[in-house]
Amino acid sequence: MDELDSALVRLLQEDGRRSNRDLARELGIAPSTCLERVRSLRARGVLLGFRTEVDLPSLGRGLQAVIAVRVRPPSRRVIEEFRAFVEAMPEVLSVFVLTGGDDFLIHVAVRDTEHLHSVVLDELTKRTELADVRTSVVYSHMSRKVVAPA
Amino acid sequence: MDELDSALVRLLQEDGRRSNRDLARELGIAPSTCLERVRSLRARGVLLGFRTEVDLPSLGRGLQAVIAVRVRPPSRRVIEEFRAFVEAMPEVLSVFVLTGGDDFLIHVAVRDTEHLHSVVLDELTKRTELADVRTSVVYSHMSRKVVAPA
DNA sequence: ACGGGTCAACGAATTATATTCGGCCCCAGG
DNA sequence: CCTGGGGCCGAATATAATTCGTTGACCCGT
Repeated sequence: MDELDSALVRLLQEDGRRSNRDLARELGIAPSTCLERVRSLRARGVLLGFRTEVDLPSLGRGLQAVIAVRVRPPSRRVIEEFRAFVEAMPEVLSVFVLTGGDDFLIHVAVRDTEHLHSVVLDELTKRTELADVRTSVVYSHMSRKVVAPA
Repeated sequence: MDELDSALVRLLQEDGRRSNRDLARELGIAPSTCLERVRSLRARGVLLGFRTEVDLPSLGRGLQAVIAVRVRPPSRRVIEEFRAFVEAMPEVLSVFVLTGGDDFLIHVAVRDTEHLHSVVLDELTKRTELADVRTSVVYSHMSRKVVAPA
């Protein structure tokens, strides 16, 4: 992880489709060198994959919410089963398994408030291990790039 | 948004670098057609961009946490200023602005518990508008693809 | 039913990019 | 001082992206 790797990680986070030539030009190195660097980063597991970011409203999922959940008992088995259940729900964007007050944070994208209501009341509350649910609507959500060291 | 667009959205979420030829072959259409479809999805704002997913432990940020924050007073001005402050912190991965019990959820990636402690106690608590903080360590975190309709 | 117009898709030709590979340079170890 | 390894380079080659003229399907008005 020298400053070249670090710069590549930064540039690729901004635009994962930037051409190898482009990257090489910006960094002042040969395309072949750049290619080898990127390959190495992938092989070392630093770069995990290339994802495409989609516009949720365009897909009819313009409302986001975060659902905090506690399960009972908070045993490994119960937590794993609940997690698997939640991850299979199509409305779910991501799931955090936490220490502390809540066991889960579930980030969902839904069509509208009715849809949200249905997800919480029809889907989640099916689960008997569910002890507590608090739903918060997301006003705005932003993501930052990760700055690579060295 | 016909089923071709939908399939493209799905495939590109899985691998944003999949070659146009590859996509076309899988969908049974000509490369030129596929290219035009992807361009259209970008132009219509359905596809927002191509990001590279990085491995946080590889970058020395192996510990994740979610920090729930309330600010006082919860006015637009206070919330906007706090948000701008938080988004500028390098440890921050994403910020949710919420309705309900908490005003913010801050997802951070840090080196270790000491680093986390420092972020919360040295950085966040600098802010006088901060009324309440609850930190939860993330055991695991998973993201799902968005399924496109039609 | 017919004719015209529009639009998306096609595929060959062109342009641009990725990838390979032999050689060179620098540095560390002997 | 000699030597080996590693990283980088750039020309050559393979693959892919992109353009564009053409074609056929569909829709609409007559």
